[in-house]
Amino acid sequence: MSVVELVVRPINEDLSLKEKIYDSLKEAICNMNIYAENAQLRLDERRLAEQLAISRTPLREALACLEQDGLVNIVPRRGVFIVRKTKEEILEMITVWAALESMAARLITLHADDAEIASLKKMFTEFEGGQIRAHIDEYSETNIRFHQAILNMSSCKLLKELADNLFIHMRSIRARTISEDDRPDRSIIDHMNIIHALEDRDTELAERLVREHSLNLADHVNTHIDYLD
Amino acid sequence: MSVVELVVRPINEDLSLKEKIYDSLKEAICNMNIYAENAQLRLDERRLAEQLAISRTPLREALACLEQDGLVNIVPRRGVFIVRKTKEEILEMITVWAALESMAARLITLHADDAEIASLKKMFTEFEGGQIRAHIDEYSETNIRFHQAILNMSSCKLLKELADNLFIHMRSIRARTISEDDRPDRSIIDHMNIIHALEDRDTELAERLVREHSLNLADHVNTHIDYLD
DNA sequence: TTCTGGCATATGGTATACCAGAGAGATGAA
DNA sequence: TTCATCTCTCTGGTATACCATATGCCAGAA
Repeated sequence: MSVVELVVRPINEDLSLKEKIYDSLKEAICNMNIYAENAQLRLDERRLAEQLAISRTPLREALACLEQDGLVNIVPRRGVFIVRKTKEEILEMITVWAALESMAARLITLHADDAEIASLKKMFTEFEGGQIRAHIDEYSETNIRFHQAILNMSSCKLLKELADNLFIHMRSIRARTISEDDRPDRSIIDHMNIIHALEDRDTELAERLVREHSLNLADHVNTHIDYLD
Repeated sequence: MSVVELVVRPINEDLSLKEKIYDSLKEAICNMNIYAENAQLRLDERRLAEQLAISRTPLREALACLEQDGLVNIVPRRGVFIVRKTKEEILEMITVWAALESMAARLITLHADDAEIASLKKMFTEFEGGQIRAHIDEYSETNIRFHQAILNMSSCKLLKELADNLFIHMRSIRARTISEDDRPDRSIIDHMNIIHALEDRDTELAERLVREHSLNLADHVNTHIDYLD
């Protein structure tokens, strides 16, 4: 059967400059180490506009959105600055994260299907047998993917969305803390326990384990991190 | 002692037009019933700018922020529209709300002092003895203040902030549901139980009661509300 | 009468010009 | 030499003009 109809794909040129710039800046900010000593935290509207070869108007709209996200701080007649979160703010973010992810775990035990839950297990098979420290970067990535999988599996888009926003700020912290102490070993044990609770559909246990796992990170940050502030 | 110095209140003129407009529009949107049949959901940039006696630029920046919040939807070359949340989105918001507020309750049992917790009790004294239905509007306000007090008392600014954002969307729903069924009676019983759990510093119970109270609202919305969509 | 194509218009998107306040460096007096 | 003040410049804030496209109306043809 031949195609008798002209089929064109509905080209999506919809993205306005504002949105493109917003995405681009957000990614750039997330990928830079904003806690480095020599980090360049100031953004120059005019210079940026020139680099991007656009006018200041859409750029300013994008910056206004980023300010809304808490990623930058716009000070009238002073400049636009990338925000460094304080230790207290990071701790609050981890607390909220714990609230969100533990609710996600709860929802999974109630609504997810077995196949999905089983897929979590596969993520860690390659690290069995104490290979964690040897592949710490890889493990760190898997770790992140695990938490994102939990949020996704909850089927609550809002939970995922809010957690992703928090995650932006926590990414650099997480990468630094993962290799300290006995955290990687404890981490994988925690994850396995969480998976078992999910498999057993033990709502209360799954919720508690996820919450405690996150709050452990908060404790760790609280006692060991001092490059904030 | 006489005042020898001209004292003027420091009146923060710091707020840029963008911010003033943002606040003003946000309030306006929250106070209108966006689910009414005849609700005017479209915003006209030029007309608004004229009404506010400002140019379109700061107005557009404010609108961009509102879009970030999910309060309006900007469609290129079509217009700016106030967003009507779907039932599913409302349910997700209540779920997230439950996660946030139950975490707040947990924190209260761990860190708040007795005096604060006692102050919660006073809010409801005037309603004792079945006076609820006679003063339903008043009770509705108290109800809202109760939940905000819980979030405040957690001392976690981020929890409060995120919950407030969700609350904007839920305000009109809550006002409508409060008087249906036996909800007001149940509500006050729930609240009293929550307060007792907080007083007893029973972390797990307080968390559970708060979560279930919110999720009950979700159930109610799910089964009884059909003016959404 | 109905359908098609063009045109007027309204709307959001973008560029640009100008404004006002903050800071740094220059400058002059003590 | 030091300190106060002045000015110049740099920065974000605002206003306005222009651009491109979605929509609806209307004329003309079938």
